[in-house]
Amino acid sequence: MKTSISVAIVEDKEAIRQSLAILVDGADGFVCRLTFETAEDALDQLAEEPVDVVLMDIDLPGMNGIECVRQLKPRCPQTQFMMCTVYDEDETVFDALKAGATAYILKRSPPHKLLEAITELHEGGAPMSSTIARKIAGSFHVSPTATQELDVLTSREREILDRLAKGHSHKEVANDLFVSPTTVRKHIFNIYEKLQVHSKVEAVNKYLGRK
Amino acid sequence: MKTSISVAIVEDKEAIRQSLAILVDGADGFVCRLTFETAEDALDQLAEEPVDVVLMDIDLPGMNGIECVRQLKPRCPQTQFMMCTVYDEDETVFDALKAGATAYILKRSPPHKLLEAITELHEGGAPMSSTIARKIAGSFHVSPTATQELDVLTSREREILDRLAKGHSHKEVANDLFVSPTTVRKHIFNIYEKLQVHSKVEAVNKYLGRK
DNA sequence: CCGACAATACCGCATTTGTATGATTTTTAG
DNA sequence: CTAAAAATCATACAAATGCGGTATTGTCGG
Repeated sequence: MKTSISVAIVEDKEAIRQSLAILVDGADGFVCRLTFETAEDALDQLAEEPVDVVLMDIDLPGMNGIECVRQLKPRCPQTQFMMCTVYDEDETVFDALKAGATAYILKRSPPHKLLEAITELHEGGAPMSSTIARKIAGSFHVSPTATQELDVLTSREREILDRLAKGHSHKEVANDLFVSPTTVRKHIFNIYEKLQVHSKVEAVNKYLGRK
Repeated sequence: MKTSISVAIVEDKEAIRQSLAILVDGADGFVCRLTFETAEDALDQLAEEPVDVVLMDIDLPGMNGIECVRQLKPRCPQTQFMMCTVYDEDETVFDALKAGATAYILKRSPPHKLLEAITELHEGGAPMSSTIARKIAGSFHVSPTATQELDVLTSREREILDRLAKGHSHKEVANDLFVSPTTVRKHIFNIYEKLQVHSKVEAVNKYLGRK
């Protein structure tokens, strides 16, 4: 038989923490190893005794769950973090993902869904509610006007813009491409006109699709 | 009773196209409205007769499925696009998402999974295979060193850096924050020292966590 | 062949920016 | 309270940049 998935729970509300622990520990193939009331407590111990999966509440007194993940993830990279929240609208999803969380589910998920999610997370997936998933997928969407704008650039101009994006100066680009600095400046000037911007940072932002 | 989910299929291989069509059309609550052999054909008609969900093969002769989505999505924004592929390793996922696709599944998925995915997509989700989901979640992950570097900045410095990231000049930032331009320059200089960079673009790149 | 466009290059000017030094005032932390 | 850190401002200079005009060469489609 396979070894159980070891789980830790970080949740300030006594009742929820208890019921989560009982749910996980009672299910076949899972074992609830540790529970914590605060992020600070979790930080101390989880680094010492890593588990497979951590269920992390976001709204915690003191340090919040996202910050906790940010600090814990580098110290136990093999542990997977699942954020648990009551909101599914929030921008916090992205912060959580940046911090190193891999899953993001709603507290109101039915018990069997929660267990499924833990399993999926442990097996290499990234379970999240459908609205969250949609939000994430949508965040990649590049507005057609953005890519269209780049289409007006010539390949040479794109080449130069790409180097500007890396933080190179006129001179460096010129040396890189074996052309005169004035040529590069002319190109950049043309790029600005086409993209309707007036500085490197603005041009690079458009190029990289940042707003 | 609810109206069925209308589906279109874009797939060059006859056999696959047929069996997909039969699967979808045969299932309760789905109707396969259109099928296409090439991206070009789909482009012509789908703009006229939008459907709820399009199953889009990526490897197509001529225009590929991603480019097809890119052109089609702006013209029928209410339509959801589900990419179908044999690979799940590829970087093409990100291109597909950027182009406007919302789901990304493997061709080898069992029939009932496919129908489930169509339903989920239509109801506001973003179904994708677990390895894909993991890859996407991971793409958000900011390396701890990157955030650590930003930690050495004071809140004022971050405030200024944030405005530089938007393409503002020294003067604009100064006006924004009601301080003298020389102060802003001093701050920027300090930022450069702390981040070990020598230009706006480099600083902004570090700030926004891209190399 | 011709016109449009891309790539190359130069000159020049005003402004912005990067760097350096120094100083004063607030805020913060021990 | 006191020392350290942060925020403020000034002055100065050289380099980089943004903006404008002009010109030559090569390529490509009509």
